[in-house]
Amino acid sequence: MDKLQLHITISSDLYTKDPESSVLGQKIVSKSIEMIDRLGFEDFTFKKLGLEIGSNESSVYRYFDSKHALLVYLINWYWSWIEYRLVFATLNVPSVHARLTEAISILTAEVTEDNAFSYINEVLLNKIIITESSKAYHTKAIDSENQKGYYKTYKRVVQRVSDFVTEINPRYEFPHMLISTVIEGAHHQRYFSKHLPSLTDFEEGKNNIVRFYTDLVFNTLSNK
Amino acid sequence: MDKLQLHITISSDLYTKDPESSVLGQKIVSKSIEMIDRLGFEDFTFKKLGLEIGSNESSVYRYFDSKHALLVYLINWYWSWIEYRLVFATLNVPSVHARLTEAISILTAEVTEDNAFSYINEVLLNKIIITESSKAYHTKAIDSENQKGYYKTYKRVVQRVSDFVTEINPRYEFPHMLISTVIEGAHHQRYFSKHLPSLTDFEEGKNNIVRFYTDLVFNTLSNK
DNA sequence: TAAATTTGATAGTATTACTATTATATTCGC
DNA sequence: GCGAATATAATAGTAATACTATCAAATTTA
Repeated sequence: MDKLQLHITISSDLYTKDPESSVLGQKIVSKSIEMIDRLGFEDFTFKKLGLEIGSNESSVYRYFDSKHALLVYLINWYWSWIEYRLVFATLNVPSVHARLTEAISILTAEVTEDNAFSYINEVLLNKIIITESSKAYHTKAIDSENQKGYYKTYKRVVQRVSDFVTEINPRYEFPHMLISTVIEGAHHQRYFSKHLPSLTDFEEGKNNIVRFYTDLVFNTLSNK
Repeated sequence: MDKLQLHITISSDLYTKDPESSVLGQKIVSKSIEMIDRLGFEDFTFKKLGLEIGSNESSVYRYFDSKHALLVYLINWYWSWIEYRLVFATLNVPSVHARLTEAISILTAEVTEDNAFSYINEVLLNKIIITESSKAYHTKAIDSENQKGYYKTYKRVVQRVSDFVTEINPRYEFPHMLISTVIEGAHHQRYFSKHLPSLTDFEEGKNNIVRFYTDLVFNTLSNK
């Protein structure tokens, strides 16, 4: 990946003022990632954020209408980044099998390397997605927010990978269920491995989560 | 199931005063299920609950330390109920294959029938589990709460069904991941089918979610 | 350099998630 | 049936949250 030129564009419906357009905006995004990871979404507030970046609560509100809106922004940034990696990693791969393998790996592996070029720490952002993202869409406002496009990046990623599934087995009935199960499942397994390990069969360094989901998908597609 | 005699016991660590021990306690549990479903967990408060049951906020606090504690109680009640149904449905079934099929169905099917004998509406409780339960364990306090036994009922259910998996295929490496993926996955699919349908391949009346997860498990266990 | 824009500071609001205290019912043992 | 114990209700209070509104100060831009 060309680290110096990657640029992720986020739909203007997802912020009030574009955080990429100013140093303050970038500090808001950057520091909020670190703070949400550290404090958890519930204990994170714009007031505390303002304090830590030497700015003011009211200034933060000029970029994001609410902390919920900020979380939705981060989620979309994450999935845009995943989509970029997905496209890049499968671009010149002729075998669909190899493309799907690569995609599953990107969707299920832990993010361990931060791309220092950006003001966004992808390692922490991945942790936030695992721990906090379900709070964004398990909301009474889900339907109206979905209509406004809040979840389109995520849906696009699922569609892309589901297309590989259909290419491999056009008769398979449940490509979207399969891929959304893999994505959400892998996030749960990462979380469980740290906090409720008896719900997993995680073993350090054995790549079990990626292996489990890769096998699951290919067994399902080849069998029967 | 014998509707008149089923009684579910909840560990006394999960409440301050046993809500089963009084009419007020039962009203608290009963009404909170209805209100959490209706308002969502965020907008549900003990004050509103007190109003609707003609009681007082301070009285509710005598039963549960916090609304988080109440949610954890409901989750444990749900998994105890599922465990009961699981045990009952597989008790005299000699074939492991049939036992696992039955278990997957109990874990992934929608709950549509309320057992009128109880003050707990299982249909609504199932909806709460689907929509709100991830908020209970995606918390900074997860580790200390896990130590206190807050999630043991859920873990026991996963263990029980994982045991069927191991009985069928003792060499299979990931029985716990498989079952926790099925449980969490099915809940996601139910939620997505109503709110983000492009992430699923749900079709009304075709039992796709149960079929999908049943096939997933048996393909995985039979193959290779 | 003046005008426009951005940011900061302060204040204020309704609500939340509780705790504490006291009064009033209700239940229980005798 | 009465007094004591217990359960519930009512009220008040607190610190924090998730904002909104206003205005002044700083910075950028034309």
